[in-house]
Amino acid sequence: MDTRERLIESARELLWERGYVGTSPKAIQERSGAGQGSMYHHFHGKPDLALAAISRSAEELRERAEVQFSGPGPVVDRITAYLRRERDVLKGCPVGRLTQDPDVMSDPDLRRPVAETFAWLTDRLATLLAEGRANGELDARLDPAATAGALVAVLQGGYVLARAAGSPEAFAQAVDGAVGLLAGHVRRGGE
Amino acid sequence: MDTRERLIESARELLWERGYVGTSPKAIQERSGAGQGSMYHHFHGKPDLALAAISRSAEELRERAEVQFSGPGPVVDRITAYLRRERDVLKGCPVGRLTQDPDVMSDPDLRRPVAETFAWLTDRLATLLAEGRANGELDARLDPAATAGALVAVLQGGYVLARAAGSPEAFAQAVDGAVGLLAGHVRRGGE
DNA sequence: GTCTATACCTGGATAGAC
DNA sequence: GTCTATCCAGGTATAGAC
Repeated sequence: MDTRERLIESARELLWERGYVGTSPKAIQERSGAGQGSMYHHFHGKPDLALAAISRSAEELRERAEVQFSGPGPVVDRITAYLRRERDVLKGCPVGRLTQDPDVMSDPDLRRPVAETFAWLTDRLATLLAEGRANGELDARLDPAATAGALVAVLQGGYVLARAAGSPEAFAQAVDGAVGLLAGHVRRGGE
Repeated sequence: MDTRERLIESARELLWERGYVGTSPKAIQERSGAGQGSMYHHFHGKPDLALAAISRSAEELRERAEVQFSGPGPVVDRITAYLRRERDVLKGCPVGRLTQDPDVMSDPDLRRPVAETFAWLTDRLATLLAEGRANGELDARLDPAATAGALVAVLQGGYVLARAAGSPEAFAQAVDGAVGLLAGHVRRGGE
């Protein structure tokens, strides 16, 4: 991995752990093993490097989600698999945590990947839910867009609860609750 | 409002807007109109003042929630009223946002009010759901604790989605989804 | 209780040598 | 491409006068 790459990866980790305000160029340099001049050679400054790091985190989130979404089986199973997928729960969501950072949200460039990620995720889930409704897996009364929003919110909120409790268990419980609520709308064998 | 009080209120606002790392003693002093010496007379330092501010935000959250929880009517209506209560959506949750702050979570004193608030909230909702199940309002298959976790998570995650989208609409949609999912488990007239 | 002065460290960046 | 020197603002706190 070359220097530029190590800078991006280190920035990604620090942004995840400490957010934008809590991450200093010096900290990024130390973690990556790059010097001062090296960082400013590859990037114009903190916002520029942060943009590269955030974009990559956003991209990765989408790729990982798509693995579950486009898998085999009934849509309800795919959605459940996505919800229950293994996660670094106590670290939180690398993209979602950025919404709490005023310096990220007030910069249109830094904000865009965050906004696009959640727009895509909610939309993708809504499409799957609509599909499930169309093929009879799901109750016709379920609103795909609203339900998708609720599911994404459960994950994001689950991270908050787990971090507050200091235990991944709180996340798992919230997901269990969501799966349980969804189960009431699943049609079994021509109901 | 005396100086001490103004310091706490200013710290509360700034913690809400910018988090712990993003809030400097100087900024608190400027917003409150108190001088340097004045702040250090009333509080030992930033963590001490933050503890007073966080404790108050936690207390207020509980009081406001309890208004809906202990109101009149069926428990499902009370829970729905709580979920749909008017909120400063784009500002986010003053307590939940602190879970993203490593300096808060690594300090046991600052962390305690955050942990206690969500433990209380989830527990309170679970009690209400159990009550609804016992009196026949809700499907007996619903797990009160897990469902409570999901509902609290929807709110916390709803804030994240709304901030990402830059619009309160995303929060409303997630809540709609949760209410819709819950509706499938409500028993109507001896079902 | 509140003020000003002072101290020391870190944040974020530029300049120019190698 | 990378290094070191340097810069100025801001963060956080203490000391002592009023």
